[in-house]
Amino acid sequence: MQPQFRARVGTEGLRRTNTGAVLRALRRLGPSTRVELARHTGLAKATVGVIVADLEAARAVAEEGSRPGVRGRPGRPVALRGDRFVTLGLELNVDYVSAVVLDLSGRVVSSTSRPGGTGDALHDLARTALAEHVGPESIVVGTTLAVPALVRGDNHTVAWAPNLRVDWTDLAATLGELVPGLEIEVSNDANCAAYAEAHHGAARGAGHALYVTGTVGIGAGIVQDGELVRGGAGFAGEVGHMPMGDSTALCGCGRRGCWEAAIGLHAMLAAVGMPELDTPLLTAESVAERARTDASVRAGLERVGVDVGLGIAMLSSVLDPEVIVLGGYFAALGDLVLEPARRTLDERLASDVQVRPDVRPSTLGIQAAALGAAEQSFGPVLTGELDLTA
Amino acid sequence: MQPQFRARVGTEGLRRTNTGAVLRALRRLGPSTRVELARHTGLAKATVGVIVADLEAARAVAEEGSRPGVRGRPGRPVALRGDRFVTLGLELNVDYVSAVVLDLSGRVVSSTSRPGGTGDALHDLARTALAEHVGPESIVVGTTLAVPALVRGDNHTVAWAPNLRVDWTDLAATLGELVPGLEIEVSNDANCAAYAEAHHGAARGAGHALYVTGTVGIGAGIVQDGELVRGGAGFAGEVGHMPMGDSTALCGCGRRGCWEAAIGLHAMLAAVGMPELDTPLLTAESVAERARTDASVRAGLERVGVDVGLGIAMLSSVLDPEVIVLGGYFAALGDLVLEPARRTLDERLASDVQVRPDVRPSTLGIQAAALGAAEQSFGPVLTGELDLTA
DNA sequence: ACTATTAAGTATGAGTCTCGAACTAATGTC
DNA sequence: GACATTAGTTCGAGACTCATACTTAATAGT
Repeated sequence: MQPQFRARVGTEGLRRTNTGAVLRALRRLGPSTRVELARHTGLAKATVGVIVADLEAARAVAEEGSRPGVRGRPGRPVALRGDRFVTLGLELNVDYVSAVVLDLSGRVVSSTSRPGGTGDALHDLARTALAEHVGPESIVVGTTLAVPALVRGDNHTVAWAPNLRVDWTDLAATLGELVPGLEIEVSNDANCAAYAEAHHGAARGAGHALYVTGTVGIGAGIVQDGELVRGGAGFAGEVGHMPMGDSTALCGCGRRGCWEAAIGLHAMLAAVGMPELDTPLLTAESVAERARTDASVRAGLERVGVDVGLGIAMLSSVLDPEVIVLGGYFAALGDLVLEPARRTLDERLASDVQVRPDVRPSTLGIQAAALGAAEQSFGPVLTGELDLTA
Repeated sequence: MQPQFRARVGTEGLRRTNTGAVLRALRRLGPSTRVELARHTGLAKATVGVIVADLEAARAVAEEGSRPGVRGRPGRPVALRGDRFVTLGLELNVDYVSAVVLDLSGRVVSSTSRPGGTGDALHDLARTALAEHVGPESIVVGTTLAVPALVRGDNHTVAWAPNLRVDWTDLAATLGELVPGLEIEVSNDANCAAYAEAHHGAARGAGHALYVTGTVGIGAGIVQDGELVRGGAGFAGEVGHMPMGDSTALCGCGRRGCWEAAIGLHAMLAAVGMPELDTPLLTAESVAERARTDASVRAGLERVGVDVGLGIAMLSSVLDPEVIVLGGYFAALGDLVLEPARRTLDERLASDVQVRPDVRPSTLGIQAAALGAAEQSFGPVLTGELDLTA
């Protein structure tokens, strides 16, 4: 039987927890002296000294040149090293695949993507990324695959993927062979993107963030206190078909009033009277281009932006995020959509004291999901679940 | 400087964590032998033995009569004791106050409420409850006050309470005197009620639950993995004024389309063509009574129920709860509202694989918030933050 | 140039904790 | 009545954190 009420087993477990706290502090603060780490973690100086020594031996951290200038013995800052532990984040989407190699220091070592949404293309991309950017000294400590699908809370089984015809167990097995001895985790793409924006992108520094992405469908990810809200079955954030009253348009799902039917890519194109191009991104760029000269296009985007604002107002009432990040075609169209959205959000927020969430465009673009997947794979390391010094 | 990256300080901290795990296991499993506790917590038999002995000395647990019948030496079950550690949960609402005394074993020792929503009435009620139901041997380890207001994430400051004219710092000080040496925490009433339903009421056993209560306003509380989702400022769950498209009715807040304007008590009364009585509960009962004979009242409730269903469909898409608990007047009207709500929810849920949340009426009624407040006060004990054995 | 001062980092030894193995205890089974 | 089985305790080993005292390396002042 699995333990259900997680005790921290043994004093080694204690050490792992504390090591995780030190790693998290280094991730957040950047290079820090032992004393600084002790202050921020609450540990004793001596303890931090031992932990840092262990991490140094494991090549997870390294000392930097000391920073003189102040009175007293100068501290010797310790920094996370990037050349030893990395994670691999992958995304399989409808019309593209991408791969990100992230190192322990939080640096993106490699970030590539390629058109064509097949398992083979992804496998190829991942293998290339590993071969070119992960040296023989480096260890891949986790791999996560982001997919536009409903993924169960177990982080493995795909419950529903209407837009992808893939044999998931087969794909997971194939990809798993790339990194021997490591089980691949699967995660929802919007959740991954939200995680990426919260830790590396537009919502960096905010503990509570909401991410909404617009392509043909609408997806969302919720970050509370730095962690993803998954829901009972793992399906939280499926906002595309939530009923929005102001729209009575027919949705692809056969119902009326879905948010997607008001602000999805097709609805946006209908509003501006333009055709769909090869990819959502290209389409959005052409719309942005035309909006510069065509007032009717701007008016159409204005209407879409209002509906975006209504939706995020609703989500804000429920979730109270500090930052809302808009990705997908919303980011490509920028203030053309964001401005009316902000205005509507302001009008609709519940009370005067409620803090207006900051509405920002995604800064990570197409790599968001893969980067978030990679960052998620560092989770066990930063919580101390996985021991780097072993 | 406060430690920010919570390390588990010292081996005593380890013990506290593990003690918390044992207490949680006992809370969930009921009386258990040491071996059972070891299995469920993952700790060694010997360790559990020591922890249980400590708890016994602190009078937090006691041995029960052994359960024979099986082969081998029979185990000696240990159970949480109720006569030593208790918490006090209070609620100050617009038209009533209530107080709940909860003991460590999870039993409600006392539960009282009284009409009239003033600080004095609450103070009086709390003092009586303490005097009559908390013996001299008992220790109050926490007190939480639930209020219909926006409460900041610090659990102390009231940011906005449109319906109550109260000097909050004064009230907290006055109530604080009832239990010397203990700081009183403040929390939102819907959040407290949600917490109560998740741990004691209709959503017991579900890690992920959503609670929606209907009186004049609409409030909600979100429980994820047994814990409340608070949002960036602590204002999550303020769903009353989220824009719901199907309604164009004017809301008290001056906007159109608020959920409250469609399903709040006043909207419901308008739909059935009946007057408001003294309290929401009395009003709801009279409506339920009339519905038995009057088809037009049933039709009105049907319409309200559909709007309830639309809203919880939206929330379900976002949050993916296992159970949705409806409180306030919804619970009083039962299936008259819940049935159309369930039907609408079924129609509107995003995908076929998505698990339908179970929609249930509140089982705790008017005591929900105070009970949840009391349960929240046990939080530090059950996580091991607070040491009972000290 | 030399000393005082300040602050960072390191050794040391005490105190706590958990764990596995061995042991004792209490019951049912044959 | 011997044996098997399971619960709980004892005990020694090992690991960890911590406070204190000490060492080290810089600046400030004279």
